[in-house]
Amino acid sequence: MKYLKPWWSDGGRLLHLTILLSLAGLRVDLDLDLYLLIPPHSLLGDELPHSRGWSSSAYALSPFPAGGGWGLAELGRPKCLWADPVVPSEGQLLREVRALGVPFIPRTRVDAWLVHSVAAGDPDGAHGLLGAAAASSVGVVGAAADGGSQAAPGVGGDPRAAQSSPLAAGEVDSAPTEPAAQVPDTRGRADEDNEILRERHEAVDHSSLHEENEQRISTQKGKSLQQKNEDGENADKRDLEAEQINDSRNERHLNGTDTGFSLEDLFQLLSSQPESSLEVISPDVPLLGSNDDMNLSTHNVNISQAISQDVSLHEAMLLCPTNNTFRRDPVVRTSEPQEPFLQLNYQTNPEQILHETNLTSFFSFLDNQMRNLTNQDLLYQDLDINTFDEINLMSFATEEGFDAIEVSRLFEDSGLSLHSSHNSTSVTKSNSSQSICEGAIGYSSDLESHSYHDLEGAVGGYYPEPTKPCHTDHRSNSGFHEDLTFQHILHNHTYHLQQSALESTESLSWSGKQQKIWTRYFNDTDRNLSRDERRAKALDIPFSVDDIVRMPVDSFNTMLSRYYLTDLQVSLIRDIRRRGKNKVAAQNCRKRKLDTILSLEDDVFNLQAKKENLERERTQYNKAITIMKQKLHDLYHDVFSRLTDDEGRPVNPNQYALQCNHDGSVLIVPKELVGSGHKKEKPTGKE
DNA sequence: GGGACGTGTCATCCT
DNA sequence: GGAGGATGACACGTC
Repeated sequence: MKYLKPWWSDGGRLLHLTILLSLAGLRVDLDLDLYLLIPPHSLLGDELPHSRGWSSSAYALSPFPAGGGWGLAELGRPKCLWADPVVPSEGQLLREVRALGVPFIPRTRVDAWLVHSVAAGDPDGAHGLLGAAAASSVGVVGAAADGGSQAAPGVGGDPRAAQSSPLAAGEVDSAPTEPAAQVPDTRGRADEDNEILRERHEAVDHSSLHEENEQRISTQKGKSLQQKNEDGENADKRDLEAEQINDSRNERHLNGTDTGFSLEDLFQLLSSQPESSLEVISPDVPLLGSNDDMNLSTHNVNISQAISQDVSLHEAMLLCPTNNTFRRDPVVRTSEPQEPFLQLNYQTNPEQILHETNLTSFFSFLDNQMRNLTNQDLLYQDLDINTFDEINLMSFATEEGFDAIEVSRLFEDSGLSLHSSHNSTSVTKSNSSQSICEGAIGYSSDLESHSYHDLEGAVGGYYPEPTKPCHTDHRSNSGFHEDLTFQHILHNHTYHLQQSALESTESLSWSGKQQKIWTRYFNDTDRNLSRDERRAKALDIPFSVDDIVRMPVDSFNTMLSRYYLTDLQVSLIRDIRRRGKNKVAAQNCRKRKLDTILSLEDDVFNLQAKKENLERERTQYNKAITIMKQKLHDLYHDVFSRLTDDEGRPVNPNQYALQCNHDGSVLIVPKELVGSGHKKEKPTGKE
């Protein structure tokens, strides 16, 4: 016996994107490995695994009334049952659940379910997975129940499928209006669907169909902005194209080579969505924020029929970085991710949506939705604010007549190519609208993170698994690099290239004109953040940069060990710490250098002053010496004027000199003897 | 436009 | 051996 673990709690971004698509009337089925199989601690479920959000205080195992299987029941809301995969007949189970008025969650449609649950604004956010079932049936898919003529055939949203696809129109889509007891077996229907598709696959030459499809795609993309109101012929073409898309996708799906919904498919879907596909959102039904307790019986819609497109989980994951940070503390973990979505405030008039028919309008609509989010929403949800900025940019470009090429160049220069320049697929950019679409699809979540992911640790578009603890070498994980899916999106680069490229892209991205563009069109909040802060935000690092840098090394290591962090997160954290430390060191170094320079300048000043003093003293001494010499000269003449020789004649001072002996006696000697006497021996003088 | 200055970052050496 | 400090060098932004 196994428990099913929804992936959604870690896939907020994906969920959010799915919500957006759903808001626009697109049905996205994330029909891939959405679950982790968690072994139970006990058969009866008294100890449900709650490390991932399943709290034993909130859920318990409960046998289905008819026996044969177990479900996960939400405590306090016992009618919300979670299907056990070992139930032999899901259809039987479904009927039982329907009979009880219990919302049933088809296992393979959980994300769509989640989308509708969240979109319906289940006030019980933490239990939105199970609790919002009824509301979800109405919130987005409820157009059928409203009796809309367009939505009725294709509850999931695409009436083309209802018309052209026997799968969608004839079998699946008929269920929502059926009584609960007549709801068909979803799994069995899926098998039937696959069988039908396989037959169709065999009947159609898919190679030629693909070529034709691609041609139509390019053509369709070029005309997507003008095809608001097509005549019936064009509508038929779109129907055919949509069918071809479904065929091609189903072909890949059946061949096992398809991981889901490709970017091309999604783009084609977006560009070829007729008005009716967007009109499935009933203006009378609040999409978000509604607390109405929708009754499943009155809005009985099979969730599986809300699905008209499949999206590869991996591809979807590439759309945005995931929140991969898990605390080991389950209490903290369980209540984190849901709340922001419940704060999603739908304020846009649904009428606006109804008339949005092209990609430009679609993204404008998404933009409007995003603007309704609070910063707190954006902070906690995985879809980064910069993602919205990117959407905003394109919205501005289209709504305010801004040059889309200029905008595109801005992003390209900043390392944020709106088109999937790293994408190695054969998608060609036939016009700007495709660039917009690809940008919206293939973008990274952050201006910074794009280049960072692209150029730094996220080589190959590595978006680590949420459950993977990261205590291994964070630079040696190359498994993801070999994933074709990831190589499909991003390229590999070395770390040094990453840094340099990051520097260059940063410098390029905010120079001159681009800065003006940013300040004109964007909230400058993120711009005020440091690069590391933006990086940390992009990777949802649960610590502040200040903490990372200033924390003592022991606390730092303890922190890293206490949290489940991805390799990329650990790498970024260490880089942030290293750069932060080095930044402080550089500041200190410069401060010391400045202090040293100032100190040396003081020394120079002091030495100069001392030199001036010495020179002044020297001058004074020289003056004193001169005075002394003058006095000595005067004394000389005075003495000689009083001296006479033996004949009484005055002694000529030019011929004689006074010589002082060591004993104090003074002699008068001829000058010629003074010199030689000094040289040879001291002369004997007379007084 | 060019220079001075401040700042962040990296590489390298050293503790 | 790793963490971190110190520092030269470089790039870039700002004035």
